[in-house]
Amino acid sequence: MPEDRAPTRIQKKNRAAILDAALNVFSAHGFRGATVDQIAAEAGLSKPNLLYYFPSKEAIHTALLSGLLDTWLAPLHDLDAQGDPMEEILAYIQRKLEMSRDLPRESRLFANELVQGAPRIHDSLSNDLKALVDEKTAILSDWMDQGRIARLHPYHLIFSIWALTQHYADFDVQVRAILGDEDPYEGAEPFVDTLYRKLLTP
Amino acid sequence: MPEDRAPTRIQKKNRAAILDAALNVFSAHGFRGATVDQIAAEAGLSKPNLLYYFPSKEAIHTALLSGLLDTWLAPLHDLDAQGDPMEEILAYIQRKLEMSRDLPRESRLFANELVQGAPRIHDSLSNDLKALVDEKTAILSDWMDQGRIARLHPYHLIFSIWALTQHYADFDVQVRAILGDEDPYEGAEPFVDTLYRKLLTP
DNA sequence: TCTTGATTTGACCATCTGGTCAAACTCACG
DNA sequence: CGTGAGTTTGACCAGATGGTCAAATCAAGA
Repeated sequence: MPEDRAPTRIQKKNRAAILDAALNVFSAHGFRGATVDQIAAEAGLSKPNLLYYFPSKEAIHTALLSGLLDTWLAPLHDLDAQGDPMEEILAYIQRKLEMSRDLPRESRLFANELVQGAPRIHDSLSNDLKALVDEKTAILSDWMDQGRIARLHPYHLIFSIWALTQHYADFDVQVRAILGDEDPYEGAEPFVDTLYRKLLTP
Repeated sequence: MPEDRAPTRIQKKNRAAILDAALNVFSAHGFRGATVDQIAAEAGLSKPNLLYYFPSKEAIHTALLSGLLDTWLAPLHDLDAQGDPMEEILAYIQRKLEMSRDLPRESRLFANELVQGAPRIHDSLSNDLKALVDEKTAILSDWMDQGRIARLHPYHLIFSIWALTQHYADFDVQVRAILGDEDPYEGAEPFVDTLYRKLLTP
């Protein structure tokens, strides 16, 4: 496939269909558990046709992960040092919870990768992710120094937010097995709000 | 292999070696990502020899999961209605955190299974797990009714404990990518302790 | 319309993988 | 020892899977 020319109408459509199908399949079965045939079928293409757009299974996976990393980190990016600390953090948590609800496939894609040792995104973690987290924990530390929120280990505060919010997407089956018909997010939202309000109040 | 007779010395040794090797491999690569050859090699056996002890890859996985489920739920089982609420809950959290630290392979084994929709343990979730959680949330609700701990959604309280504690085992790579040399559990322990103390104080 | 590059496909291949089997070997016990 | 049950293995198989390729089909601009 010509890489240098501007993408044609068909290229755009098929590339998008492949990535969407791949997101379905990779997030549900992990990298190894996904098959190219399955992705191709879900995208409405034959396997050789799919491999006309991406050189390999690995390439699809990589394209997905790097394409979604920004989306995934956007909520933290928006945490604003100028805003009110409690409002900023609660809004961040709110956004993360919404992402869990609205983009569960993305959450599980990353979860699959991380739980297996992140063989394909190890670098992004130690570089991009670490840099962003360092930047934002510095803000949290400032707020703590100023006595505007309770003093806590800022890294673990971030971890707790990730753990709590992504749990609902990543372990959805377990949550639903226990809650039955109840909508997980209806209870989760006030719960995490209360939790962090209590935790962060100095 | 003779199933009915009492297991010989060799059977005990090899079955144990296989299950240990399988725990390594399944927890690191998921069911589909694990190969029988890999498990056999790690157990120090040839593939046909391994299949002399377990009829199939699936059987090893099932044996592992059901054998470990009790271990995994033991900390919650120990939550005692007669004890002091705050102490009981904090002790439960402590036990869960220790399990994350000491049995990360087991945590990741379950995480792998859950994130992919728990195709092989769906029943255990809706039966055993749900029953246990229902029993223990009833205790939590009583404590809340008596005003001994803050009123919260009891299911989400449990979820939050699972999420927070298992996060350190399941997403170990991510945690370490951010913390660098710092021991995750050194910071995690006081953090979760503070968190739940603040959250549960009425 | 015609041409050329873009797109699609059927047939094919090499490798991996779960699993089988008969034959060989080893161990415990009378 | 000897013997029968328990254990191990090399050779093998069928199906799945990632990937290739030449040929056929299609789309759009000149």
